[in-house]
Amino acid sequence: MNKRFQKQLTQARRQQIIDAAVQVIAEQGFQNTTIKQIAARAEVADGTIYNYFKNKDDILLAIIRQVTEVEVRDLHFAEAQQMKLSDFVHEYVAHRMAEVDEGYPIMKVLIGETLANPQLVQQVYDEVYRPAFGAAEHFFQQLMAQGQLRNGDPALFARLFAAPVLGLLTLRMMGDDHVAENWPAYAEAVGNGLLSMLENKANSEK
Amino acid sequence: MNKRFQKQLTQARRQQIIDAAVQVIAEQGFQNTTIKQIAARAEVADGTIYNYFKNKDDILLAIIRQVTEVEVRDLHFAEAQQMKLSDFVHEYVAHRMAEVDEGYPIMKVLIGETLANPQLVQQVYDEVYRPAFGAAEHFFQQLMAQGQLRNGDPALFARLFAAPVLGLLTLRMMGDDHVAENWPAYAEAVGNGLLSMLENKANSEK
Amino acid sequence: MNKRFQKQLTQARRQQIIDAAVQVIAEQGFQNTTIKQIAARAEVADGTIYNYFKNKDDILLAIIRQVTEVEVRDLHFAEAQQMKLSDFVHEYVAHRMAEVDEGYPIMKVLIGETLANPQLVQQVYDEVYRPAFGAAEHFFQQLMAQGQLRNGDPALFARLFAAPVLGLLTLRMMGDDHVAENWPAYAEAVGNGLLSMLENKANSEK
Amino acid sequence: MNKRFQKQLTQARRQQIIDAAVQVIAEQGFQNTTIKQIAARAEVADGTIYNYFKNKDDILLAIIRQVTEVEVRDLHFAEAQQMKLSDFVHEYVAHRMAEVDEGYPIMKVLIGETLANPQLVQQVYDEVYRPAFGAAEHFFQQLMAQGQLRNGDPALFARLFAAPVLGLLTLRMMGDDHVAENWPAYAEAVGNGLLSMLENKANSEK
DNA sequence: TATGAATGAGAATTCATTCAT
DNA sequence: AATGAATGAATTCTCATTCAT
Repeated sequence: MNKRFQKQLTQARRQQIIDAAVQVIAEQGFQNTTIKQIAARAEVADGTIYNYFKNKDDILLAIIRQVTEVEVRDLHFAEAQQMKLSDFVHEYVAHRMAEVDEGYPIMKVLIGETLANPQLVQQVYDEVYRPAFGAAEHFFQQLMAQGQLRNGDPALFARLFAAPVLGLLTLRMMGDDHVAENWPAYAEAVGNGLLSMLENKANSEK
Repeated sequence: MNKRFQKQLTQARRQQIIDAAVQVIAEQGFQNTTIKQIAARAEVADGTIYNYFKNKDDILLAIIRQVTEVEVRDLHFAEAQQMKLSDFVHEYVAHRMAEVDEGYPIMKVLIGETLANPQLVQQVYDEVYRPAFGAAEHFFQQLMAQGQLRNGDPALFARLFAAPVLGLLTLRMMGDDHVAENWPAYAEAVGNGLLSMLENKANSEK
Repeated sequence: MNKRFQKQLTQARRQQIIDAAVQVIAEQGFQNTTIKQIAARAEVADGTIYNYFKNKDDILLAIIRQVTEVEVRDLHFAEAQQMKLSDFVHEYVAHRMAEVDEGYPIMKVLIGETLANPQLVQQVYDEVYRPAFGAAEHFFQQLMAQGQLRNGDPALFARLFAAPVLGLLTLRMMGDDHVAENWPAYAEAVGNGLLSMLENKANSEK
Repeated sequence: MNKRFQKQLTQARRQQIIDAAVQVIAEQGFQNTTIKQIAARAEVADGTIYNYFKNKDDILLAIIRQVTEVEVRDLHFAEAQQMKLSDFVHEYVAHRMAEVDEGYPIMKVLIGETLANPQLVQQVYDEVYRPAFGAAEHFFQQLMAQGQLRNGDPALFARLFAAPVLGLLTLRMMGDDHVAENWPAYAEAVGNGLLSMLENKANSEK
């Protein structure tokens, strides 16, 4: 049987279209990108797109899901590795930075498109942010139990943790040169700020 | 001469259209809003819009400029009032919170639309963020000169200051209930974090 | 005020589009007719169509409504004129024949489209046939009260009355030459059949 | 040689596709039915359809031909059985009734699709109605020769005979509840009407 | 023969913008 | 200046048909 092979081919073609879409959408934004352009970049016919995606929005969702997977996987990885808080902070900030610079220029569009599209917000939040925060909260609870993190609401910590990075990313995405050019300084400042805010002082003083 | 009067009339009509556009765009997003809808809300004919704005994008820019003016004006006000750093932090966070809740639901759309539209980013950054950061930097230099702010790069401080608030706002806009429902706790935590990061310890220790 | 004038212009333009649509649809069927073709025949731009009709189906409904109006109006006219049954039968058959030959080649498409389109059937029946049968039943009740029509269910009579004409029209529409070429003979046969079936024998025997 | 066997297989597969098509088309109408749906129902691949039918329209024609065959076969059967006119009328009306209720919901679509599609009318009339009327005329001539049917144009009789049934069927197909719910009454009325119109009075009086 | 992924022409519909009045 | 009907380019999506395997 070559059903498995078929499935691989299908997956490959799907990924080929997603990759093309990421490129074009990152360049022009989602709404300004036409199916024709995505198809051209993927080197398939327009109609072929619709053999793999229900409609244009479905492509956006597929991209979002792909980005999310990485995000949540990272958090689970950190948890599984029993990472120290300080190491995790360092890792997390560095990783997100890399995404913007190289890996995921698409993120700018995803965040923007989501905010701009009231009908999309709920769906994206549910599929991306909720699971990510859920994983983060779980990880923070573990750290709290270990005494690494000061006691408090893990949900609040998770969001306080994400906020400055998200904010800096946003500024970065908007083309703020100062943030871009001095990222190490920002990363350090934010990392220190987060650590001083979240660390269990009692513990660290010992 | 009634040229002055004419100009006032023109300004009033222009503002009438902007106000209508803000309403409709805040409800539906920019791309989903038609000129027809804006014209209907403003109670003018479709064609009339084009006597006051070059095209649809021009309306968005006008809105953005208007919002910015307020932002920059606030910063200048803080500077003119010789506000203390701690008061300013409190004011700033409270103010941005109010914007999301009541005053400027349009901000969500503006941020989103901007990020989603790569061609718009540069323009908006130059017209909105650059002047705002410029004013903030100026204000921070003043505070530094007064010894309220620890010595350092005022540009970096300005962005570090804006980042967590911008991040929390983004989460808020995406419908994160925890942020929305515990805003005072977030405001306090962020405020404290910013103060401990920016305050001139030497000064405060005296 | 020229509001009235405006309204007339709008009505005229709407009718112009309907007329064009009737022509093209009668030639090709509804599903095979494109908006582009209708627009071209009406000598307007494609988009103009949508200033007067919500969508393509809406054009079909407008046509159907127009045809119906005539039908129901005829029935009310017959009733108002206190027509004799035999005169009415003659008039009715002759009239419907004329419709097929000259006035309403569109009817063929309307009937066909309706039957072929399960979603359209209910709507068309409600808007066209129900009122027509309602008027017919009312007229027949009047005739019954006058003793011209034998006693019975007026609803049944109305449908028995319409059936052979509708059937012959269908054959005619399908291009049956014998029906087309011998219409007078058919008309007489059907008329006699209907009269012998519906007439109050007691009355006519007197 | 297994050529005969091959041919049987081919025929069976063809019929399998026709049966599937009848089901799906009866449910949704012809134009709303896709080759994909027919293929899925027939449990074959899309492309396979094209080994048995030239194109989509060809499937419709095949269905029409099949229905016709039954029709004409019935007429020949009646002729062969030397049916009495009154029995035939009864049989015919009952049979057509059953078709609508249970056996051939596809007929509604066929009639509708045909009328809606001017290019199809000629072909269908030639393939379906002409042979059917031919057979009917032949049968009626036989009845005439036997003195059961009054003298006259058998072509006219054939169509006069079909018209009211066709008309009632059309009303029934359009969802007329009164016709549907009182079918026996209609059947009897139409039967009686037809008999009184066609019977050889001289003969029956004897 | 059977498959079903790929194709791409073609359709309905939208809407920013124009321009005659 | 104001109007709003007309425009038509542009877009998403469908689906009959083909063809390499």
